[in-house]
Amino acid sequence: MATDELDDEITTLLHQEDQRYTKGRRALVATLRAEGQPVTIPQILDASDGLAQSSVYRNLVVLEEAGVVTRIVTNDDFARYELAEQFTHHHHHLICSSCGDVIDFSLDDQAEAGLDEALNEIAEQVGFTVEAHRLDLVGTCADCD
Amino acid sequence: MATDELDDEITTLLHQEDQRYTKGRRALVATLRAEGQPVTIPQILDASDGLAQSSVYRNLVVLEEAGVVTRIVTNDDFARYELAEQFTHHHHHLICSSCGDVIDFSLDDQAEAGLDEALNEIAEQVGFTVEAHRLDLVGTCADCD
DNA sequence: AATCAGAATGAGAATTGTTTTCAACAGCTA
DNA sequence: TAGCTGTTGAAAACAATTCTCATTCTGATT
Ligand SMILES: [Zn+2]
Ligand SMILES: [Zn+2]
Ligand SMILES: [Zn+2]
Ligand SMILES: [Zn+2]
Repeated sequence: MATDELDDEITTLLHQEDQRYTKGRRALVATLRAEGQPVTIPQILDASDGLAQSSVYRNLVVLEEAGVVTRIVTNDDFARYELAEQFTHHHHHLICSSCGDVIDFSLDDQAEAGLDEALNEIAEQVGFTVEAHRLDLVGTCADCD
Repeated sequence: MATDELDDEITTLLHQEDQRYTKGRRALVATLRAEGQPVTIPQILDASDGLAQSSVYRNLVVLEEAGVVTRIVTNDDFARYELAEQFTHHHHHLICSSCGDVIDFSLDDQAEAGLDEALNEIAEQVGFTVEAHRLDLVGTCADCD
């Protein structure tokens, strides 16, 4: 997605929450976009120099509420963030139980469709309204083996 | 699984880690077993009266390291615990984004097998050693709708 | 351009789930 | 019983995250 188009959509999403797309928030989005993989807050603070820690935490909450970014929680100490699937593509996570790193991956369309079907059936049975599914592969990454 | 058999296996697992199966740890296992669903530490402290908070936290770590219990982490404030799949059965989680409650569910064997196949293929491609997969359905539970 | 009201920021303090400390205790062995 | 080692409980420490508040920015209005 082009930067201009992305910024337009994010502006719209934020305005729906009566929030502005400020310089600090743009810097956050730029960092997440540049990384292309889930990053921790310390990584964000290191990468984008000049951002205050309190503002980063606060703005990630705002961006998450607006649906711009997704918070990923693992057993690691730090939460991780990445751009929401709406701006990337539907995908899942490899979580390394040794180093804590999180890597995106995708299932092929057939496997994804089969999964969705099975999950919708379950949800219907128990009266659960589905917002999303999360699928993580936990193990050891190539670097840690 | 019978209580005696369960206790024997847990004793073995703990002894492998040079840990004892003490009264407090037995109380924790009994509580998790009685609940049959993932519970938070506050819920455990309420349910099993007399356990010290520090011991509960500490013993849950010990039990997790021994493979007796599983820690479930969500966006909620508290971690949740349940008996490890070895003592129950392989399953997944419905996570209510409104009340934070976590409910177990299972896929049918065919869907589970198809998923495993797709995941193993992915893992092999990127040199990832799989320990487990985690599949959560995020949405709104029947009570919160 | 100047003004003003509301929103956002930054530095640090406060909060809070969790971990650690340490003195007292329990279980085991000889 | 005495001694050794792992466990417990109460409270302190810890750390990721959230909150406070004085200052700065934004953008609409005059
Ligand atoms: Zn991702
Ligand atoms: Zn998927
Ligand atoms: Zn479960
Ligand atoms: Zn499964």
